Amino acid sequence: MARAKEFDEKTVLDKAVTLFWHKGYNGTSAQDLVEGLGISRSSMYDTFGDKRTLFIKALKLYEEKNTKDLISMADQSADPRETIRQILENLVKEDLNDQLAKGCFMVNTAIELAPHDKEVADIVNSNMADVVDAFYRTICKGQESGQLSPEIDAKAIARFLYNNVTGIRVSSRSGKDKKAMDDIIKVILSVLQ
Amino acid sequence: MARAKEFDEKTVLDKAVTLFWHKGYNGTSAQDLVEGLGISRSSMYDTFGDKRTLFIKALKLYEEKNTKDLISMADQSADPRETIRQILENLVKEDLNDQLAKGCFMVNTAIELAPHDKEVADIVNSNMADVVDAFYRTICKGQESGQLSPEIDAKAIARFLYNNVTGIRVSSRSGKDKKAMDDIIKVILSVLQ
DNA sequence: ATTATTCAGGAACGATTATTCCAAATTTGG
DNA sequence: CCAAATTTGGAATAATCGTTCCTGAATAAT
Repeated sequence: MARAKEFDEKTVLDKAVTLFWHKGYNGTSAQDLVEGLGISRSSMYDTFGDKRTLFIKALKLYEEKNTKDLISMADQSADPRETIRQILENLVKEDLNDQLAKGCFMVNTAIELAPHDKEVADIVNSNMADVVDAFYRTICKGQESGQLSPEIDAKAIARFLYNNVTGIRVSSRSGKDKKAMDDIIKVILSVLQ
Repeated sequence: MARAKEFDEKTVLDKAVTLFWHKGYNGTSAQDLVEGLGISRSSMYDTFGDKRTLFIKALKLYEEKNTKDLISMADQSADPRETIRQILENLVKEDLNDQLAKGCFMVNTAIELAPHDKEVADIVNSNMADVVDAFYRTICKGQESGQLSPEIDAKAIARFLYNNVTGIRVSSRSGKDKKAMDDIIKVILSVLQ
């Protein structure tokens, strides 16, 4: 039979996520990938196909990891308002700690590729829908438990929260201002009464 | 003496804005520019310098036009809450009408270049500061006239508004959903009491 | 030992990148 | 008419782009 694969696909794909996340699709060359993934050019093309295919696989892996994390944080909420605060503060903390200012891979991709690549746009939009749904469930739970007013429009607030997450993620690409982020979170949470 | 310039620099630069705005820096090739600007390669390099210099000139022109428009809208406010509504609804209307889904040139650039180009990041950040200041003045005016509560943190709300503008501009790159945008605006305005 | 598969490394591909340069044509004011 | 400046179009550059292919070594199961 044959020689076994020496590298772990998922591990290598993780490196691809970081590369594309940091520099974007057009900003990451095939040469960057070869050097960054730590495998040979031939292995790369054999294993992952062309650059666009690799990018989409990386984007889906990011979705599976990072978005699912955020969603499970939202879903295991006892106190919905506190959960939203934690999610937002966690976001800001990540952004402040990230020396590369990578922001959010989904947001970056929405900006760079979504208008020019329908398959990519579909991934971005389904990601958005999943996050909005998670926020929606959290709000509804808060309303059922009486922690949040039954008057508020749960779906509208879920969309509003997603909108602010996006905004925060954009800010983190151009600079770090913890005070500004704390201000923003304070106002966002004021809506959850 | 000499032959006069046949094309208007500002007019050509306007076309450069549209090109870079739509496809980004890396997505717009020198060939795209030659074809899109309608002048020859030689004239382009003679007049605007290299690609990066042209990009920065285009970005500054966008700032001068689009951002100044938004700021003057904010500053001529009799009713601050109504002014903010108009600004946000105008944003959404522009996004829905734009078949190219260009979003915001500043936001697009924040994502694509700001982490890798300090000069560009400075432009993006000063643009942000200007918009936040304009929102801040609007809020303060509303507090002075008694339309807005003196309790609210004007600076925090200004930052919050900017954050939401950014979020809306990202959404417009990956799809159009008027209902979602209306929901978001409704919640944003609920903060301005 | 043979056969099949995967690895790395690099050569090679044609296409495209950004940029420079040149020649010819055009326009302007002196 | 002359001289200066600016136009265009295209040729030319060197570099990089994404991708394919080849070689030779390594590894594994039959």
